[in-house]
Amino acid sequence: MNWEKVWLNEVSEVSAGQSAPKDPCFTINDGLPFIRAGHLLELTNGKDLSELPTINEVNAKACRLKILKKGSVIFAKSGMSATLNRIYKLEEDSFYVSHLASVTPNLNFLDSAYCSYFLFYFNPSQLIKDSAYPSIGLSDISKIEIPLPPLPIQKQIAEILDKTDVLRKKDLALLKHYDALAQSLFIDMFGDPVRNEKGWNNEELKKLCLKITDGTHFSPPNHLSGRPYITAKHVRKNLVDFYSNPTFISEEDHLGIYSRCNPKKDDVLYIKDGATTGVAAVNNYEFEFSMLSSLALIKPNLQLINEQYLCYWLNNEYVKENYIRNYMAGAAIRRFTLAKINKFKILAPPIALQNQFAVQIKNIELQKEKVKAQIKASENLFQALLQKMFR
DNA sequence: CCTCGCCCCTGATGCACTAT
DNA sequence: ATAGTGCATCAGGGGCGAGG
Repeated sequence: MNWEKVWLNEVSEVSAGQSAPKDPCFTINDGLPFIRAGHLLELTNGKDLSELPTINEVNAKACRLKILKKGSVIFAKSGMSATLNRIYKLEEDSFYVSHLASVTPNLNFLDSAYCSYFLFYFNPSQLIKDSAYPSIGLSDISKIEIPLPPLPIQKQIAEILDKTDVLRKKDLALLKHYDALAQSLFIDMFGDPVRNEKGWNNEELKKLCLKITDGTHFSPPNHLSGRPYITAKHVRKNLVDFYSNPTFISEEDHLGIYSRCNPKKDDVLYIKDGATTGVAAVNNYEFEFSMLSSLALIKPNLQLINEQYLCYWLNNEYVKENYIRNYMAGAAIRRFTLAKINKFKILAPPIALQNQFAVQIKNIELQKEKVKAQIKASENLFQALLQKMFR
């Protein structure tokens, strides 16, 4: 279908946010949401606008913040990869700041859902100027050519795309639900880890493990291929994710490192250095790899402790608050030492019960994999539809 | 007054040195 | 040789001021 194309600024108001002072006097549940570029990622990942900080009109005026009407579409105007090509349609009036561009459709000509889907298809980040400071000019945004079918047809197109998008959003919510389920399963089976009302044995981690050590302290040079090299950035809560940002070292370096620190499948990796300290994940990879010293390697004694149980224990917020935080060195620098990890106190329920927990966790993981596959499928469908509608 | 371009800061990461 | 620690580096979001 070849609809007439118009410039975006003929059917909408194109604008950008003001810069905001450092501390724009936020208020809780009073006033309108306040959106920064950094929030885009969260919003497009399913976070609700109502979960954002708010600011009331008086403070907003003092900060000279711009207000944006419901139905406007926002995206990042400068910055790098993460927030670019994140298109978000506002469901209520909000304040927003610099580094965000906004498109407020004139509803007599342009449907706002249609507009937001078109911008997603168009991908404004292609307008980035080739410079050391990637940014998009308002004039370039204004001159984006948007196909303009009659309003009823715009609405129809948006509705079709909505339907696939709703599926994707539901699946995203389902993923979150499974994570919550796993957490509550832990509490259900083992009780409150702090009160320990079931009276489990309280043991030092050292006594429950075969080996506790860390990765290499002599950072080897990176290579384009070779042996996988896993560092803190690969470890997320309950997940080791090597492939999203793979790094490699030479076979020779690997052998030197591996002779001391030999991670195997089902060992627990634990971040012990830096801002993300205190995140644990079970190693799911069959392949052999080397680690950096920002990670601890914990090999559980399977007669005494199950690796999934250990991982959920280490990641549990109450546990962190009440047990692990006591072991942290100074408040400023987040870091555990091996000596302290060895001395962590950990409740050790009967191993049979722990194993039962692990089986349930694996079932939940299996469900999550299915949902992830569904998400992938609906994303593909969504992309295909986008191409079909706008090409 | 609004935009654009230019740094500036902060948090994340991990290198490299020191201590045992 | 292994473990502990300080801090360099880097990415990228955010603030600011010159210029239109």
